[in-house]
Amino acid sequence: MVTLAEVAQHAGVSASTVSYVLSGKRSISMATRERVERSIQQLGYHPNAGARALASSRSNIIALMVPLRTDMYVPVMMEIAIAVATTARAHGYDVLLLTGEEGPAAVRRIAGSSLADAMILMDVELHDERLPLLLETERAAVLIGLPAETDGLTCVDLDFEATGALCVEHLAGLGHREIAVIGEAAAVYDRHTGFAERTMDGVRTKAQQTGVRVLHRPCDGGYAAMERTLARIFDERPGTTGFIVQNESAVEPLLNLLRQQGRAVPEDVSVVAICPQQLASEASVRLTSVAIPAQEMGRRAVEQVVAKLGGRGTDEVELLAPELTIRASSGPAPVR
Amino acid sequence: MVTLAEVAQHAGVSASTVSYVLSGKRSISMATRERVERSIQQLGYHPNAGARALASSRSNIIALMVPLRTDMYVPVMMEIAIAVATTARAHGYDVLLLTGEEGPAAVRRIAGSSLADAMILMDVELHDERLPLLLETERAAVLIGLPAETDGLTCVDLDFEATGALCVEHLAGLGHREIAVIGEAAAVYDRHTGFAERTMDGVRTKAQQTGVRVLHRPCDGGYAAMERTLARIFDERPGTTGFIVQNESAVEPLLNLLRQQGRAVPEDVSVVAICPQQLASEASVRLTSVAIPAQEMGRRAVEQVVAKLGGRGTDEVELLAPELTIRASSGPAPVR
DNA sequence: CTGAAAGCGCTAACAG
DNA sequence: CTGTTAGCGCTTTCAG
Repeated sequence: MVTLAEVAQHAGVSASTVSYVLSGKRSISMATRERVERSIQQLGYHPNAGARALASSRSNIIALMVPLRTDMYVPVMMEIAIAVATTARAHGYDVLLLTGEEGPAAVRRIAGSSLADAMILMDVELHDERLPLLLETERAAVLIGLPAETDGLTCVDLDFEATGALCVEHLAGLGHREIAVIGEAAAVYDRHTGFAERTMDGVRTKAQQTGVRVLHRPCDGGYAAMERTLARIFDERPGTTGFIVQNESAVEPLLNLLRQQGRAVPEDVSVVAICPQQLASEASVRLTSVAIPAQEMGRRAVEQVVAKLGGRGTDEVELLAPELTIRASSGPAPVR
Repeated sequence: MVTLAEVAQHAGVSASTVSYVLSGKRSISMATRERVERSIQQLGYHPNAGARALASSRSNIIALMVPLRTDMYVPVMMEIAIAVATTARAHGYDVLLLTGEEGPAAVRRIAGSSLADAMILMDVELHDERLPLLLETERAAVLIGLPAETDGLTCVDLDFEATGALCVEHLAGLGHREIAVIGEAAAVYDRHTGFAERTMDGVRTKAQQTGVRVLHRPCDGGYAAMERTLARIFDERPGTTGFIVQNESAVEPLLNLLRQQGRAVPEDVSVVAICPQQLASEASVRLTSVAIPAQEMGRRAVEQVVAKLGGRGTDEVELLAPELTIRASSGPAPVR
């Protein structure tokens, strides 16, 4: 292990000079800087993370709490996590991966031990147990998702309310008058995850404005569940011509079943999905969709966190505007 | 920030005593132990991670390098990552999330800075650039995946060779004489990711033994790619009755296209998948499959790493035995 | 069974 | 522009 002292000696300067060359926190003459840098290279020096953290009380680590559950669409989580990790690196931070398993205790542990300078929480529930602790700790934090009460919190999320409205608007504009929303698994609603409910708020409001009738059905993944759900929908509302799907693992089952039942997409029924762009364009019917901007969310969360750590804090809710891309799954409502 | 010194004072003992209460590295009288523990509770003390790392030269952090690419099946990666994180916590370690982005440099950085005590590498290529560095650093490390040269390395992986053989054996046993393997995207093979090639080794060997003809075609995800691939296969080998699919995003397209072409599964063609259990059981046809034991792989990797850190090192290759589960997608070859 | 004290490697005043 | 020095909070000998 090469130490800073050894570098200093090798370069014929004091330890502090080496430190300042590294941090750039005071001006160094061209000559010594170069000498020091050469020594660093030659000796293969890397500053010791623990020592640095102790002395500066900054670990340059951001903790990321990902949900443990598997009933959410995993690729989105992963995409966010990767975006967080790469963006963090670009700002000189490493990312500590925490699973929801430890629950609120993790917040205490990380904050208490100064292991991380800041935290990013994913999969935030409306009344999340971790939030009170987070507010106590005084550590920089950003939520990906939106809880019921956002006072003193910084949040980043897709504007799901606008998303729901946008989907209804699109279908209504095409003349659809009866719409069914196929939602996440019931457990997601029970847990009061914000985004699912917010989407429905937007859907209902816009439906009222446009005079569209809406039916909302949670749905588990897989074919069996989808089959039951679909049967119920057409039972209760035979005139349904528009679908909004907010459940990645229901997309393909839905399309398959509609096909089996002889309902052509988009001639007989239109489908609008709320899902990652890739899924929408690779489905068996290229789906009109509102994309979930996973990368953007991860990136913005880190940028917010970094801003806070730099003192340029903003306790704000940042909602990303939804964008609807029209593909092959939506068209004019059939004339009856 | 409560410090150990404050706890010591509060409990009326020396700092070292508190430290030893925490580490259990020497015997403490019942009385003082309780007093100290009470003080820790009351003051809400958490040991400072940086100080601890500095003094003990152990960070209690395991670095996990996940691939940046998105052409691999993401849920498996995520499942491994989560298993790693939870298993690590159970052993008192936290997990640092590194993306492939930094490449080999990350190995140097982490090892050099003593940020992590050990590393787990995922998505190892046959001739991985990170391996030479890893061998130099003398840090504990475990690979998830199998490179060409495993000397001095500890690896955990599914036995893909046995997996390939097992799939062929199953189909051959059902009387299939012409088999097609639908593989990962061509890029995966170009990169010489070990598992894909090893699967084919097993497939070819067993095919030879059982007198089965094999055709291997890489395939990108999505319907368009699958359609081309399938057309080519039936062009070249019209008698193909068995499929082995090792590409999660090709599974559903394959099933759909076979259906469209009027080929019944499993009456006309049998399909065996190599994929996560969940995907197999939720597909539009319940798939006979060899499961990818993601959790088990993550768990074993951590256990190996922890063993190494504890001095009970084992430079070994641990291959998990494949298990084939028969579901509804495979059956006797049709009589011609 | 418990204390005292010497660092671990680095940062950041404080001096010049 | 550079050096000296006092810690950061903890672990771990060395004494007792």
